[in-house]
Amino acid sequence: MKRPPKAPSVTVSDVAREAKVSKATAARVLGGYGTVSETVRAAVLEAARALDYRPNELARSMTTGRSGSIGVVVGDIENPFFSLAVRGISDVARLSGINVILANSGEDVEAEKNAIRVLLAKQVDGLIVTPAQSGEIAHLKEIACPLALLDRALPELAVDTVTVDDRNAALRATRLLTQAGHRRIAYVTAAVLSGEFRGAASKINTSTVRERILGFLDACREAGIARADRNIHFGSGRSEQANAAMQRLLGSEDRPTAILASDSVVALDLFKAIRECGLSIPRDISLITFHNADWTSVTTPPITVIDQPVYALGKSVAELLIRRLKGDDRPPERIVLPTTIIERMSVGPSEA
Amino acid sequence: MKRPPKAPSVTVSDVAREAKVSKATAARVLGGYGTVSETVRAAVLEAARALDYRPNELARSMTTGRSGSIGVVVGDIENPFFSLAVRGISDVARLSGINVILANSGEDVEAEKNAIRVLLAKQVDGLIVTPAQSGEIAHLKEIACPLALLDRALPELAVDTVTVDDRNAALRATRLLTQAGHRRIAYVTAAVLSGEFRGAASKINTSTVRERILGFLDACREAGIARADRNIHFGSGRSEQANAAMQRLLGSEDRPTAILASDSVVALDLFKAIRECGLSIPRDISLITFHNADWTSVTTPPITVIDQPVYALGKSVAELLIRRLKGDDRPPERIVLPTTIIERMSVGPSEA
DNA sequence: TTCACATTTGAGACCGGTCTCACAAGAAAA
DNA sequence: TTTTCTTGTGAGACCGGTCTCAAATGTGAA
Repeated sequence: MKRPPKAPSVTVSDVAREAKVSKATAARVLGGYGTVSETVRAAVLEAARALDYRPNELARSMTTGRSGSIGVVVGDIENPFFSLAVRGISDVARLSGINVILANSGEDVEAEKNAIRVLLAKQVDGLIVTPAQSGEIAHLKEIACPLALLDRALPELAVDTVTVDDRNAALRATRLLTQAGHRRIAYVTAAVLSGEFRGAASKINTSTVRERILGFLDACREAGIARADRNIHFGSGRSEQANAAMQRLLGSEDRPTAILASDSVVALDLFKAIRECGLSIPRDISLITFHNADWTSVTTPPITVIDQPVYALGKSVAELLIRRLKGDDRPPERIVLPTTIIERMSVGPSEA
Repeated sequence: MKRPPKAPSVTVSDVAREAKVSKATAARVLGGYGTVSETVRAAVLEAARALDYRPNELARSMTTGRSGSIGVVVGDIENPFFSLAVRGISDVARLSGINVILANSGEDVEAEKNAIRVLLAKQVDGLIVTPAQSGEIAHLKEIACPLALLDRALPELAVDTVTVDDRNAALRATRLLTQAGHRRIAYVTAAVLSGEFRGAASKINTSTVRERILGFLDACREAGIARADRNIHFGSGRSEQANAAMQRLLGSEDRPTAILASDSVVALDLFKAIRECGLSIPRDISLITFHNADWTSVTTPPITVIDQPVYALGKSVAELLIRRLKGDDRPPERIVLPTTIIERMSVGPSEA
């Protein structure tokens, strides 16, 4: 591989020579540490200006040990939920003069492990991760730098975490459906489970998924719906078999009369699938989804959503992490942000 | 500021000592360069494994001069257009083992300058930028590392650039409207202009904006529409006065009977505003927008869109940049990707 | 005038890698 | 056997900063 000529950059030594002082003194002025007399300071700054000196952040990081950047690993930047959260993170980071190195896990643990390894090798000062999978968290446990979790808590991991009140949100949303008379309610999520579910919610390690399901089941139990756990559908991401499963779900004789979707991407797919089946919302089927995505307010009918404070979620987790970077050593905090339900027109009475 | 204890990391020297070889030899094995005998290689690898050695990417970058990461400066990751493009970029980058450092300009030149300065200080190997504003590009000209432009070309800047056929796309879209009998057609964009417009499209330095407007004007001229330049509305971002301007536009006596929106965010705002005014699409007003955003296919009526290959846009620009990093020194390439128009139900005959 | 102390400066080690160069040992050629 | 070449290894400079330490200078107190 050919080495690019690499413009010989102006270094501290160059500036020192120009200003006729020692490298150490020039470094003090340029690096903003130690004490320097006013006259010398002015001379060095003048020389730096003349030479168009630009500090090499990498070299600085080498000695200081801190790189001034944090790594963010999200499931999928394409998902508006994550892009908004990332926006929150980077706004806060910028305010503290910290950069964000972004990595996509594609909700795949191996990719996540790899991303973390690379980010760590780049000496990021801290990490914000949205753990892709419930089961494997060994690689998260052995992270040496400050770590904060976004949207998904891991009970076994005592680190700063920001989530929303998933269980309660799911409970309230499901209640909206049971109160409208629905009995066959499906919960659809893109999350994949390692192994069989069989109603053992405690087996799900990813808090977001587990809490929501618990809330869903709470509401079902409240309404006296038996075996509600059978109506929970995992793995509804964007794939062939996920689509097929969705078609099967909607096409079956005893199809649900109401659906609670775990994110707006799944919900959009559901919305389209429902329409393709010739079904009507809310007449034939009611729909509620997590995340107040753009599109949910402009469909016909507009969709009732659980409005998560996504930007605030990103903002808070970044604030927590940065506080930690500054030396805060309080015990890990688990912030739970409240959600609100925005009732629109996608919930109707059960026809059954 | 308190210095975190900083776990003493395992270095090449540590591994060398453990394996009873010189630092140079250990480095050869660990760095994958030079020639080493099989026995020694095995010993070093074993020692590295035992000590759990992790390379320090920063130190490596120091000497090699390359950091293995590229900087990406976009207007707003929250905009689905950009998040999808970023997805394209990072997918390609990952394949080449390159990281992406993301920065948001918020479409503000000063923020853009700052972001570029910081990324350069971090020694990124290359930059992908979506220039925020037309006028100021001095800071782009003086960038020493490879630079590639995404979505927006700058004629004065001879660098790799990937755009879409904006002019032709706007022409075809506008034609769809003129052919439906529309005469009062508005073009609405979030871009802000430095100074007055007055029909002098050549004054607009950002290619995307200029080309689209030229295409729009072409079609209007073709249809014999006079003073079409009066119907071009700048600055329709998300702000109080932008909303007010939108209301004024839709509320006026001689409101347009058709609108071409320059991006899906603007279009969504327009869609909502139109509905709030009690107008109906396409009966009272026709709408076409750039970018086949999620929501455009699920509204009632679904929106006719100019489908840009956004993911490919990001993919291509990343490929171009990475090729350049590998030493390619062909003259800068300007790739123009074709768009297609997806006709849905938002264009109707003019009532006038 | 002399001593203690604070302030400013320079010399050089250091961070954790890469890489050049010299040299030793063994193989092939003469 | 001697010469030449190849291959593997070690010593140490280097990248561009930070930071420790000691020396030099200046200041106020004794």
